[in-house]
Amino acid sequence: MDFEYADALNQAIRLLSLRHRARAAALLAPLGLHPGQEALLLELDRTGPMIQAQLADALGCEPPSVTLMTRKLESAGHIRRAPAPSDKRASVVELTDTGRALAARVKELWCALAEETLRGVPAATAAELPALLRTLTANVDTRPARDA
Amino acid sequence: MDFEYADALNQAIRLLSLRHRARAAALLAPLGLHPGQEALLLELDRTGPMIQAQLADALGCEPPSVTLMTRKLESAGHIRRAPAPSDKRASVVELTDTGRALAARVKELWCALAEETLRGVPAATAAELPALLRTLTANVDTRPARDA
DNA sequence: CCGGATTAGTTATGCGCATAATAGTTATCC
DNA sequence: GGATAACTATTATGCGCATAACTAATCCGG
Repeated sequence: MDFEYADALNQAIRLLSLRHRARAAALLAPLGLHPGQEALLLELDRTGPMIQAQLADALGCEPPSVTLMTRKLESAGHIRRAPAPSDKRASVVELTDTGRALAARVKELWCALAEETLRGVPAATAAELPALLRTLTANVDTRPARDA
Repeated sequence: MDFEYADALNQAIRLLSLRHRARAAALLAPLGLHPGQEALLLELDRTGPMIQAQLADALGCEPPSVTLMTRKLESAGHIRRAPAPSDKRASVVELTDTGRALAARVKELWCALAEETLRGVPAATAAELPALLRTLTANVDTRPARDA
């Protein structure tokens, strides 16, 4: 494959990551959130209480990252952690009331961010974009696939 | 805008970032490089010696990040830093011979990564992908635009 | 039932990114 | 030309991510 094209693609992915994250950071800052934390809140809002290991899987990051993020979100009062009744190793994480309220606000920002991101992109292209990106992601994903 | 779609898009971008970077990390590790550093080497290989401020602009990151990355790459012997003759504030960064050799190997990996990323994607879609991603990036870019 | 393998979570450490604050240099404008 | 503004680079700090090493609990085969 042509290096010019390969570099254009890889660099485009890298820069999109940086800028999209930076924009998300700017939008989330007024809520006192850092990018990455919103994903945790949204996942809890979507799925309900869950184990940290499930969270790590859903967020696509490793357990140590979840440990630190949950600790900070707990300190901020947005989530609550309780020992799992049936497994003394695990701890179930769930949203607090303020966490749920925060998730609602994140949802609005998320819609605004998506609109902003897609400015000038044809509707047909936009409609296929999430699936296309997921294809690319699956192509470079070395994790054990999860079925859901 | 529909939250379902917005979340699908934002999450797809976030996950592509994570996985693409992780895959890049796995490919670069044998070379002793961490993801992000390859961009610096490739930029120097493409453009030649340049000032750190120019590097920060080209890489799309902030000067403090460049300071740390150049320090590590210099310790590894891949780049060289020298005071700029005409400006006592600036320091010019350039590739060493081993750095140039490393950049050549990164180019090969970069081609392989792009091929891997595009597996199963129609050629027509792939051809338009970099431009599409750059459009999305520009849409969320809050930096002062650079002309090049 | 017991001992090895798996699993959940944490700690320690390191990297790339960010922002804020600072020192030294250069440019600009009275 | 001298004060002021703008720029280059650095340090300090913090966050999200990673891997490696460790503890504690659960599971499972003999």
